Amino acid sequence: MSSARKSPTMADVARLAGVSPMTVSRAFKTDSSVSDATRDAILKAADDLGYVFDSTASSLRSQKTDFIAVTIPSINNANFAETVRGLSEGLKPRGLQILLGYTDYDMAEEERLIEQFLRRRPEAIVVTGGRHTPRARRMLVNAGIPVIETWDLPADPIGHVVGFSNADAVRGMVDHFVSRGLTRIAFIGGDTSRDTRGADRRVGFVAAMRAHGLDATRLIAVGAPPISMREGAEAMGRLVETLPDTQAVICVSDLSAFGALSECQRRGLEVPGRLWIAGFGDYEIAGIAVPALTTINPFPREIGTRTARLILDVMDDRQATPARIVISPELLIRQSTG
Amino acid sequence: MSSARKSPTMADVARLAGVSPMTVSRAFKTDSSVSDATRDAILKAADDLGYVFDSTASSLRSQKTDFIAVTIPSINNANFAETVRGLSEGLKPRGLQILLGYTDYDMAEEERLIEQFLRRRPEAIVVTGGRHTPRARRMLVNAGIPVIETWDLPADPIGHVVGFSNADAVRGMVDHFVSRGLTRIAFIGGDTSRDTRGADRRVGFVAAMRAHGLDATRLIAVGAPPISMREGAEAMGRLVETLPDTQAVICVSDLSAFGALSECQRRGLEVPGRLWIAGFGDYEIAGIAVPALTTINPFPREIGTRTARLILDVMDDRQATPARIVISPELLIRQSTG
DNA sequence: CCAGCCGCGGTTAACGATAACAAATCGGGA
DNA sequence: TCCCGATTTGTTATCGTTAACCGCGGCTGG
Repeated sequence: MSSARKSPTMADVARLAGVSPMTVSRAFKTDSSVSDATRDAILKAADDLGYVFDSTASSLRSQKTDFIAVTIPSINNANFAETVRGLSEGLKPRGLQILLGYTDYDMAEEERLIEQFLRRRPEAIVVTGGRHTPRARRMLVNAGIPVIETWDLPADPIGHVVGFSNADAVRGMVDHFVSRGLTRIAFIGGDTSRDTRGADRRVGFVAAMRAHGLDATRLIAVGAPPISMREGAEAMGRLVETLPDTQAVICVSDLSAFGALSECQRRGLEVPGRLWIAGFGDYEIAGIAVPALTTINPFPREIGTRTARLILDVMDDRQATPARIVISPELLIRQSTG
Repeated sequence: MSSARKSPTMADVARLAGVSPMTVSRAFKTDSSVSDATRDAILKAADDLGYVFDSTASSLRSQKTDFIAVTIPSINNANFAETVRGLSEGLKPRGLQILLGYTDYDMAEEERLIEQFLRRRPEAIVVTGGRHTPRARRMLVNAGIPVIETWDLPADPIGHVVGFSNADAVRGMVDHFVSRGLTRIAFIGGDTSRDTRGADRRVGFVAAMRAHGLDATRLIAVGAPPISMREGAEAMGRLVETLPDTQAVICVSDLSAFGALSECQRRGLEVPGRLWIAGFGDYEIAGIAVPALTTINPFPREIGTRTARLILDVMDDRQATPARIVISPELLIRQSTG
């Protein structure tokens, strides 16, 4: 497949180009001072040898890895993917590379990932959510690099925050339903608190219902978060069987909401005629489903771009104190609710 | 946020524990020979100091980074995400970490990513698809590490292959439709060849139609790949207006197929009564949609797990020659087609 | 009773780049 | 012509870990 002899180093390139290794090093940096003739000769020599720059050695000596560590709950989620895209886009121009890991909504796994990542000496670390194991939190506090918690507004943040209130967002949706005259409203979500954002949404639902003096016990919990379309369908089945007079359902995500909608279609229950359904996240399916699903857009991409900008600001000393950037989710009323 | 003094090294831990740095190094490896008492003392000292292992230095000296580089076309795609999950799961037990990048279906971006990744000296590199820029291909050939092309069966592979024939898979679907008596079949896909797998699927469609002596010109191309639900809907609108006698539609993915289905619902066209619709990929939505969508499962997770196993086999010298692992996609007939 | 081996730990140098400092070269104005 | 500052290039030492090798003591088996 290729020659097995070990790959050439800057010293080899330097020898061939007739310069010192330091000059080769300079030729590979865009800013430094090397004459055009020398640089051309060096790049030619490097090309002839098939030289590939060694970032590991560079990182060790310069104490700069150009890594930004990022942990998300799931790699298979369009919203978190959008945040990563926003991050990536904002960091790429500076040559920063994302070290991405997913936790499967498991704090122990998050702890493992954070430890593994910190060993790579990233320039900053971005985590999803504000709840961590005590050891994970300690590691982040002591990491000596910028820490950004996202997708949440932790009461006691570690460092920077770029997020929104999941509870408030759902509260806004409940308020809207109540203002339209509904009272028997249910919530569909997962059955554990693994997904802390999902749990916060339920908390927001319960608080809002109570604030209106309404029954906040129509809670359907099904499966381990993140709950899927299938589980949304299952939950809807259970709901119409146990609480058939329910007027509206708020689902923890658009995916479960679509599952719920599909179950209604299978059972011949008209949406929104017989029942309203709303989701969370403004996934593409929410806009395409028939009827289109009412949902909440938390601007996941903006979370990423704002986080990226924040990281650059901190690295360039434009931001010294911990930032708290609050995103305002948008309630999108569509055909599935009235 | 934390003390700014520079972080402790193995030398500091060694001093505190009263041993040599080499012994500290050994204490951090699971296999090496250190007495339990010494190891405990070292780990205690490390903990007291807040020592964090430096993988960068370790990588440089040992010439082992424990990185596996992986490029996928899109991070926002459940199928590629599944492949990454399979990979990750298979590599984690060995302490291998994935360096993930996405190309946005752009070969120039893939080249940029590959170059950036190779500088990090990964133990192996996994790429999606078999088409690359000449320079990217050259870099991979000369990288001196295992190269695995996935999700495709390149005619002239660089190294190892774990994939399937996109063309053959679609051919199987066309054969099924024809066997059920349909003749006027259309294909919905993107309008460029950026998505080489999508292009291969269209090739398979055309070849199969011609093999049956049928009209293979009902091709709707809409938008830049990967085409979304919205674009699937748009394509379907165009199809029913220009070729209203079409009996069945094969879409390049389940997402566009669902978009097409939703457009039929909006227009009051019965599926499958008036028109059959099929997709590709067996995304969750295909099974949940009403009617459920006929599709093809290419076993994306298995592509990941098989690739991971292959990498371990090569690293352990159990596999010397380039492997060609062929996955057999499964045709899933559902309600959307008869 | 001693050769040989094993378990455990130390010493030295090196991985490949670059920070920090020093020196050589060049061009232009006094 | 000469000197000064800017530009270009070289020298030395180092980032933090570990490969390779060596030494010491204790135990085992012939």
